[in-house]
Amino acid sequence: MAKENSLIEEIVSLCKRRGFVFQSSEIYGGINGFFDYGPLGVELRRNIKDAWWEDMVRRREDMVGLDSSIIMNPRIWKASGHIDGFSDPMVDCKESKMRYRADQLFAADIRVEGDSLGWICLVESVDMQDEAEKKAELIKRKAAKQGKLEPVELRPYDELSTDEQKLVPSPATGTVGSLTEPRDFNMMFQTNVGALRDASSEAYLRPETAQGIFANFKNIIDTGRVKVPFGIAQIGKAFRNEITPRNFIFRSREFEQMEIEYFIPPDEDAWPQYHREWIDTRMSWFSSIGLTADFLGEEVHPKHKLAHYAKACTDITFKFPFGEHELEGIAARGNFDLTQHQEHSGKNLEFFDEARKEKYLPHVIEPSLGVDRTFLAVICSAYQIDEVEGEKRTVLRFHPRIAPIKVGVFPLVKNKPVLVERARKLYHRLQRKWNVIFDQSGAIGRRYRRIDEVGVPFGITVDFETIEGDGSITLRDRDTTEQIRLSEEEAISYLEEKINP
RNA sequence: GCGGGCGUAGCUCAGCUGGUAGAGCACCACCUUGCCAAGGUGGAUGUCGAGGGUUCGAAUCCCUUCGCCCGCUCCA
Repeated sequence: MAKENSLIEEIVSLCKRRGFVFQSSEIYGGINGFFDYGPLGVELRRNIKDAWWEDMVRRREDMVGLDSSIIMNPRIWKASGHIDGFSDPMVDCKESKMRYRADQLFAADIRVEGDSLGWICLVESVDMQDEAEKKAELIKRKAAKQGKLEPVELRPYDELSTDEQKLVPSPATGTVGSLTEPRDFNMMFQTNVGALRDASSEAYLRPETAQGIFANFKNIIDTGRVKVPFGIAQIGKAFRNEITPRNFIFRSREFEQMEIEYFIPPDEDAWPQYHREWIDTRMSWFSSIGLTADFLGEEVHPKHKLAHYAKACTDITFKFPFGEHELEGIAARGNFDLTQHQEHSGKNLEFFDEARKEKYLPHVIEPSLGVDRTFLAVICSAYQIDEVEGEKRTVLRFHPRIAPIKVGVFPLVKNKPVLVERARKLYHRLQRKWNVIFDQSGAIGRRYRRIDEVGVPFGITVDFETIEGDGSITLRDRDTTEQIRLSEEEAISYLEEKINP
């Protein structure tokens, strides 16, 4: 465990040192759950997204793209269930560490002829009134109080005044004052649209990109010349006000998703096959961008844990240094979302299937992936410490396709202008194709190590043979550290093949 | 949110019986260097996480706050 902890710390440290990931607002003391991506991070992130878009959208016939807005009509979140599902004020018992929904906690002041004997509190249930009255009797007897018990009037905890709440005992321990004030745990960030800050202007930052796809379903089937089965893909930021952001960029409050809603015929037996296909498609994609196969896993959600509308959900997991966690969720959601939006919007969202000559609401398979989680998994897969000629070396073995920098170009030594000029010329030439760097400072071995640590897959060195001999350069491989001599043209087509498979 | 640990240079950390900051690595410039972290010379770097208090004097003691890590809790 200690060893594993230090691994993630090493990775976090490397991410900062080499400009992959910074804590957001660092000079102001930071802000929990937000991150900034530095010069190398932004390249890596972009390459991951580009690879996904290329493979999932452009190279398929059955996919189209979308980029919907982050703030949408709040009725979308009503329809999707996000407002009702996540807006409950919660109350903690400081003593028992139990957490309750404030509207499910009921309390009453027990009074005998005007004198208060203290409050009781219980969790909502069908027979709570009986229970409350029994408790009241008990309290009266204990207090040895004479007189008539006033009717026990149970009220929800969140409707009590702050002063009253302070008198309420914890339902778990009976201790007065151990309950906290109700706190809102809605995970959606709220904002206001327009100048007025009243209820009518309330809006939310989207907690997922998926609803933007469902909300545009009608637009796309009306204009996109699509036929079921087909998918709509979207990459974009989403925001969740997580109670506890943890594990570096794994769970943050602002994150980016790559989501697909793949619409399929509504037949009851149709979805398992599509679901399986998508799991396989996604799994092999992860391998193709260089995630370590041994770290990848599948986790099937047990039936009783599924949301009521979901038919199945399989997570693709990754063994991070802090444990095995979800990278991507692939859910079979039936037609729940389209049904909801059809009802709430009052618009017909049915698709007319020419082949079947019928209208229906398609069902959907939803592969939903986090960009930042993938980013972290890529780095965890790539991070290695090995030995080169007895020296320890830190190396990021990124797949050439997603490596932030593809090639380092070096003059063998920097005090020979012809070498430097020739190398710089090649650098400018390669720059038109890829993100490459030029480095002339320090011994050549030191420069190789520098690029190893930021995962540059190839190094090209211009040496005396380039100038005086046949013009060939040496191409050095990051992973094997082996070098081969190639002409410039050969080198470029070699790189082409490796970088753009 | 609760409990525990921790915030000093880009990184790793030392200094913490109060006397106004240091090492190694990294970085920059120049010299040297004919292929895997060579060497030399010079250089930049911190309001010691932030705010407040105690004190003649605080990185060091006290309080508050922010952030990070671990556990619990919560959780599409």
